[in-house]
Formats: sequence, C-alpha cells, structure tokens
Amino acid sequence: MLATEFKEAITAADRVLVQIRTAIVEGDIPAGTKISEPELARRYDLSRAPLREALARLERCHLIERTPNAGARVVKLSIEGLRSLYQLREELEGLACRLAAEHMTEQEIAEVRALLDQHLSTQRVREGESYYQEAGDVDFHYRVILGSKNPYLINILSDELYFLVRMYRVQLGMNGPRVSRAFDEHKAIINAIANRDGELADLLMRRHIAASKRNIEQQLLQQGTSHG
Amino acid sequence: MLATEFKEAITAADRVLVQIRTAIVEGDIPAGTKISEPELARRYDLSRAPLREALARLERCHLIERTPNAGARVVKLSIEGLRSLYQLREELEGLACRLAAEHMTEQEIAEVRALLDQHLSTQRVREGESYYQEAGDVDFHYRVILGSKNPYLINILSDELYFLVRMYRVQLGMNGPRVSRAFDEHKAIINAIANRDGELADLLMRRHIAASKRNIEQQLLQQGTSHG
DNA sequence: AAGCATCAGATTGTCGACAATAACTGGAAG
DNA sequence: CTTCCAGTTATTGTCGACAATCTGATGCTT
Repeated sequence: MLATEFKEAITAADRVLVQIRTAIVEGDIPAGTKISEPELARRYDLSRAPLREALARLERCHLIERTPNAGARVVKLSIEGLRSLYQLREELEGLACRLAAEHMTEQEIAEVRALLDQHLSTQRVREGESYYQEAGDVDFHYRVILGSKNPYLINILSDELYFLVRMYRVQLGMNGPRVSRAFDEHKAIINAIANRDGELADLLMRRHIAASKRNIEQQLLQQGTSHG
Repeated sequence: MLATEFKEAITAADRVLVQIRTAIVEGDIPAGTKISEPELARRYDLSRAPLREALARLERCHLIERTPNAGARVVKLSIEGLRSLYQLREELEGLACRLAAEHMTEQEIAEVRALLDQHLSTQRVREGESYYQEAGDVDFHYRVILGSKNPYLINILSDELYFLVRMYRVQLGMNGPRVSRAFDEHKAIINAIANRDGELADLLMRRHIAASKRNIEQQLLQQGTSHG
C-alpha cells in the first residue's frame, strides 16, 4: 500500500505480510486473537519460514505481541494504548510538519494541494463512506511525513506506528462532523507549510491529531461502558 | 544488556542477536561490511533460521540494511545520518523528560540520583576510560526514558534508536571536556524532573543531546576531511 | 574496443521434518 | 470439592536441503 514496500523484489513473506496486516487492521482477525502459525500457514498456503518473517514484522509495527515459546496474539485496543500512541503521534507528526515546512519543494506542496482537491470532490460523490475519508487522510499525513525528509522519522511513523493508528481508526471509526472538518484542517496545515511557517503547521497538526484522538476515545469509552 | 530483553525464555536467536549487535556497535564488524548468512552461521555455530531472525531485528534497529534477494550490509555512519538520528533523539527524549517529570515516582528519582553519584565516584577512579562514561550515560538516559511510562516511546528509543546512537558514540568517541560536563547536565535534568518542571527538563535534555551531537559531528568531519 | 548476452558460482528465500518447550487434560491427594 | 502433580498433546524453535534469484566472469557482436 505504501511506497516503501515496493523496494525491488516481492517475496512470499512480503505478500503474506500485507494480507495478514490488512486482516488485522480491518478486524477480519479480531483483536486479542491467538496467532497459530500452522493454521495461518495452511490458510495462506505457504511454509512457516516466510510466515515467521511476516510475524516478526507485524511485531515491529505493534500489531501482534510475541512471547518466546508461547506464541503471538493480536494486540488489543485500549484507551491507555490509544493515549500513548497518539501522544507520540502528536509529537512526531508535529516535528514532521516543522521539517516539511523547511524541506518540501514547491512541487511537492502543489501535489498535496491537488490531492486535497481530489479528496474534496470524491468526498462529495461518496458522502458517508468513511473508508475513503480514512484512505485520504492517511495519504495526506503520509505526504507530510515524507516531506520531512528524515528517514528515521519516516520509518517510525509510516512503517511502524501508522498501521496501529489505522487499526484504531478503522475498527472504532470516524463519525459525523469530524469527517468534513478534517479536510479544512488539512488545508490549513498545508497552507502553513507552503508559507514556510513550521511553528503554525506544528500547532495545527497537533490539534488535528488531538481532535482525532478525542473522537476515537469517545467511541472506545461508549463501547467499554456498554459492555461492562 | 537492557531489561526489555529478559522477557522469559532466552532463545538461540536472542543470544546471537546480542553477540552480532555488540560486534556491530563496537566496530568488530566494520561499518559497511557485507553480511554473509552462511559465514555468520558457521562463525556463531547455529543454523540460518535463528540467524535470520536476529538479522530481522538488527534491521529493525537500523544497524543493518537488507535488500531482498541481495543480502544485508552493516549501516555506514554519515553526517546526514547522525543529524537525522539526533534530530529525532532531541524530540523524543525531550518528550520523555516532560512525561518523566509527570510520571516518575519519588523512589525512581532517588534511584537515578544514586546512580549519578555512583557514576561520579567511578569516574574519579577510572578517569579517561570513556567506555564507563558511555555506559553510565546510556544508563541515565535509559532510566529517564523508562520514567516516561509510555511503552511506544520506550520501545522506539531504547530498542530501536539507542543501539545506533551507541554505535556513533562508541566508534567516534567522546572526547575531552565533554565527559565531565555530561555529569553536571545529567544532574540538572534529574533536578528539573524532581521539581516536576517538565518544560525545563525538556530544554536541558535537548541541549544535552545537541552538545553530544556537535561533539560527534566534529569527529566525523575531521575523520572525513583527513581521508579525502 | 565497448557494450550486451550468456553462463557459472554463490547467496538468499522457501520447504518439510525434528527437537525443545509450553499449554491442557486427567487423576490423585488433602 | 479443591488443589497439585504428571502425562499427553500441540505449538514454537531449530535444522539441513532444495529452489529461485542475484553477482560476476566470459565470450560474442557491433
């Protein structure tokens, strides 16, 4: 899905990684499920060697938790986990904004603006389908992150943290007025970057992420209280 | 070395990971070296399966770079790499300080202070031996990072970024007046945390890290100019 | 002579089987 | 009836071998 995955050669471990990762993020493999290596190997029709390679990378992006000799479980979504994750996200994407304001080329900025216009039109067409919003949002953030030009920051955000972020968002959903507001916030952020105002872009991005967090937090609280 | 490694069971992959990682950090396997799986398997007397598991984790902490079907190389130390890495470090350890000022218990703070006193005494005894300073510094930063109580932040800093940080520091060295100053800076940081002044602790930590960066940067520049 | 295609060698990716460890069931003792 | 212990089963960790791919050298063509 992300550009960093298309290095040169695609291996079986890469393919099954994408499949399982998508299944976890979308909830097809529910949170908290015990991972059985033989079962998954049969299911995806390959040996355990590439499967274990894939599991190692899933652990890397915090989608599963392994304990030696005991196996792996799909991570559980929790309010503390969400807070810790978004605390980091605010800080790192804020930094990404400051660096993007410094390093993004005019062409890259123009491309992001074109992307936003495109999102706006598709949003009009497919109103209510939150999945497209989700994809669009991820794409916007991804562009800004790349714009930071810091390889370690890019790696941490887009390869390690973002799949878990998407898991929270996909499984707990974006609702109501939040969807339309996000576009305006994206616009404001890219404007600040275009003006080379890193401080402002940082601030706006932090608020944008904080708002998103509150939204998911409420869903989690409602879900939690209704169950217990 | 770090507490996060002693989970429950120690496997062969864990052991060889620690061995190879130490060899890379200390420079026994020089930067830029091509990694040969069969050779390392013979050298450490095990099969390629656990070795590959170890290599996957080394890639995770940026000590090696793999390209599919082509093999792995030990990472090269560069001035751009150092800057990108320390840019992140400043931000993340600054955050860690703010969180530590909020979450560390009085007892944890007292332990860090005891640790610093101990470092001071051992420094007097073993003056000049920069390795002990190195270990002590890592230990101090590690305590503060743990004090943040944010599991994702802890994981990124101590499991992913810190071995590369250590590689820069061990191979390019800490020299002269920097060593003794570091202790004072550590003292000031833990004092700010003890006063629950997260802002100040953040600022002091950023300066501390920036100073460390400049030190290594100079070494790299001298080394670079003397060669070409 | 330079550039490209082809082939040999080595390396990585994948497979199935074995060994070591952990989880589960059943039974016995308190 | 509960708790602890042992045997059984299933799972993970490791191994050696095979297949697919890349690297480098050789020879041919232009």
